[in-house]
Amino acid sequence: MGKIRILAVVGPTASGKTALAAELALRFGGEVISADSMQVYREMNIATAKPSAEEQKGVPHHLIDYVDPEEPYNLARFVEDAQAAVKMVAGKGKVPILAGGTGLYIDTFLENRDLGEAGENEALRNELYALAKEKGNGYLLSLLRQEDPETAAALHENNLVRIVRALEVCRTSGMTMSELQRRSRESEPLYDCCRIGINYHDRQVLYDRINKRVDHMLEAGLLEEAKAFFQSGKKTAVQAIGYKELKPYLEGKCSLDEAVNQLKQATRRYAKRQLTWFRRDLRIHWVYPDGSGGVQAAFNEAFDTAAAFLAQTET
RNA sequence: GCUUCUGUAGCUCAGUCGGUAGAGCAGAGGACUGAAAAUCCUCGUGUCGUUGGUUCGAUUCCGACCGGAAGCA
Repeated sequence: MGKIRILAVVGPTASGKTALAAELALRFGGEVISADSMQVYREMNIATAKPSAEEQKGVPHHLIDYVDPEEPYNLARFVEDAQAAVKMVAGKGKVPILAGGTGLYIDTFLENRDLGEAGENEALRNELYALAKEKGNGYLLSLLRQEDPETAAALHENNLVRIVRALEVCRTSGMTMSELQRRSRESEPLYDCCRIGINYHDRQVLYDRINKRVDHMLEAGLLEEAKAFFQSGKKTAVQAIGYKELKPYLEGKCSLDEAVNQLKQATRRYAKRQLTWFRRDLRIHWVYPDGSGGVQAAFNEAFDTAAAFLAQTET
């Protein structure tokens, strides 16, 4: 019995992943499993560019719109849910198509990394942050150096989030972050995956798409969505790009124009970070919608790649 | 038309008492293992508006010209 074969569509925001994933699903009889840390949330529809019914093209989409914004969501939850979704889709004889831009989620899931027993500990985090504020970041890093020198050596003292997490791992699981990571690399992937990435030869083309998409979001009522988001005092999903950038405008602290420019810039920077993440993965087959044949040629290349992968005989 | 100010990195500007220049922003590259749309690191050569002059040497001083701004007529 060979491994389940799945397709993965990755790339920066606004690159066209949603459309490609749906087309692949239609062509190969698949269902889409979203790998997006923000589209999981209900109510956050416009800002997260959640695929509309029309964009879904009748293809079932999983792991979208199923978590309350008040609820925390994290890597472990995603891995668990994605596992179940893949099994369910494959069980129906359909091809699971993982599509999204959250690189950490995608890699952890596809590599089948063992996350260990180091869950989140809110109280400990607060304590550590307080300690950092009192004695400085360097102090916290020196604590980590005593408990996990390997991880400490790789972290900059300004990266408090990571330092705190590494200490949290040490103190809640009894295992260091470096040990945990080493162990997690030993596990075999559960699935056989073909990775297709969308990128643009000309970065500006992608940025233009981002800018335009933000304009469309505003036309679609992003401001109203942002207002509702703040009014209900939701705290969990505040990291989403789209609300926090508009907040200064909603509070009368800047013009709409300035806020929108901030929002576009934040989105562009996010896309750049995503590219940095995905580019190092040499297994990804990249297609370029701004190449000579346009979007159609890029999609055709993706179809060919997927077809060849799915047609492979068991080895 | 006259007077004053101004023209330096994609943008806003600093600076060189004459020895070819540096900040912020924008942008680029990178890291990333239970917050990841988050978090963090690194990166600054450009005809110093054009053209003459003075000088060993001018982006810097002087003149002219061409932009821009303000004021006076």
